[in-house]
Amino acid sequence: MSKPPPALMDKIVSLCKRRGFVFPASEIYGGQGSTYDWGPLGVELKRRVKDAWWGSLVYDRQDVVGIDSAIIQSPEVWKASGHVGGFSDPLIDNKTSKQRYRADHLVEAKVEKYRKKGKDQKSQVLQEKLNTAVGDNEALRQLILDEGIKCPVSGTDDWTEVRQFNLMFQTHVGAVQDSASVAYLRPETAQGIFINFNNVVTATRKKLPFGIAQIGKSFRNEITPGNFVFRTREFEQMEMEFFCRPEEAPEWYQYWQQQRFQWYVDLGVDPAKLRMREHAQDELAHYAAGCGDVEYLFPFGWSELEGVANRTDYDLKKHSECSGTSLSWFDQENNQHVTPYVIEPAAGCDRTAMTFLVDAYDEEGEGDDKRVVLRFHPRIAPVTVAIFPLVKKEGMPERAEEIERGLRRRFTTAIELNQSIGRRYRRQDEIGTPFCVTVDGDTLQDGTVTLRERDSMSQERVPADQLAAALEQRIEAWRRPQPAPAV
RNA sequence: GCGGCCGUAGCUCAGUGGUAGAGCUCUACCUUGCCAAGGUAGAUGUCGUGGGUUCAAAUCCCAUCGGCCGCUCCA
Repeated sequence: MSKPPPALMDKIVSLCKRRGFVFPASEIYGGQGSTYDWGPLGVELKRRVKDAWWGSLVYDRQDVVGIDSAIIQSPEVWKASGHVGGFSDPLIDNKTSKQRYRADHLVEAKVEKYRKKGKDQKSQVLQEKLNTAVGDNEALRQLILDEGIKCPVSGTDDWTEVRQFNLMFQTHVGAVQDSASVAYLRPETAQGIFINFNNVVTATRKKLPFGIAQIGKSFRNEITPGNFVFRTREFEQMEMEFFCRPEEAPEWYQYWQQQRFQWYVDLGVDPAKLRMREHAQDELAHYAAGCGDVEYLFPFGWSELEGVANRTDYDLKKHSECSGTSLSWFDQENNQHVTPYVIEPAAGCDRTAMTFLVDAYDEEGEGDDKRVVLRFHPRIAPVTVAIFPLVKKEGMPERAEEIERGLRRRFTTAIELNQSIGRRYRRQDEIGTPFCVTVDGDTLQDGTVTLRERDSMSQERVPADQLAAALEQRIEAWRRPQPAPAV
């Protein structure tokens, strides 16, 4: 009789809109698919994600510095990096099953099939054919037909043409839209770091190993965006390129995987829903010698939050070749130039914020008693402390405002004067505010207030003039509630 | 692009041809004394859009726009 309860993601999407975390973009014009605007609470959440990342990678250490490079660089940058030629997918559709495939993946699957059957020579020949066909749509399609590759779903070879789909957004720079003015929106922030390698070394006198961090927007014309803000065409990246001696790269690779995994755990994400997944050799991008993903178990399955890759010296060497400027580091001890290897932890800011939302979401009780609570880490919560007068009289509102003013320099605060105290507590629970302070009759007498904690709903009397210290102490001591929320 | 689902109030949705609704939310006032309290009054809609059928369309027909999910890919 009753409908199935809305799925977790639906509830979160609805809460996000209702309370101002995330709005569908261009809504009054009918919307823009898979595009979202971050609202007043969402922007605070994202800001805290970025602050936590920057704090951990830049402020908490002496071997990483930051930069903020341009979104629109010379098109030469993307030719050198391989994005103009390689950052595109050859797609082919099966007309019978209406399924779409990566044309090269179909051929690769065949190569693999030959190899598993022990037909190594056939496998090798086909691999070579594939290598020459890459970038040539006609040849790729012919290869599929020649090999008799059929659609796994329909079992037919009724294929469409192969079409190339470049994932970079193009734009035009300058007044005249001719081919000379073509430019690209960056598909990753990393290249802005590589091309500034010499500048940073000279300016900071950094010695290997050291890293350069950057947070900023990137753009990819994804064929399949979706899952709320998980995959969007415009997104914010948090990337760090860590430069080291080639022989030290494996060690740093392990180190950064461990560091980055722990970052999520330290910010309260359920360790049972986090894992590291090492890429198989055939999954690796053209520039990578190894890559491990931090994955989170979303309602729609395990998905990547962050990739930690060993990019080797690929990028610095390519830019050295293509620009004619040597991007290398002079090792004075051994009196030689070294092209460093690069370990890159690359995280998605929006999907990390979404992880915190999903992971923090909890419901307690049933029906009218139901409590929806976002159990954010206090350092992540958009509002740290809310201040209420117990009732709207006897000078309590004024006293509450006074206390709020005293706290707002050190914490993100909110003040609510209307509605019953219980309702105000629940509203703050729903946006994940970890602490609420209530001014009552006793406050006016003895100067103490009620400090209420979100997770346990427990209350304590605290002198109002010691609130800041009490809050700091509780933020520091915060631990993910046990047992872990089960939704 | 293909397939599935879907567009009615800020949110969640009901409404199968006869005056656009409910719950929550929101606003004002009263009440209030620590966990979604009660009362009174009130606000909110081009029923996605355009056309057609009809005395009459949110509802039937046609077209169109948009959204979500799935298919390739990744941060």
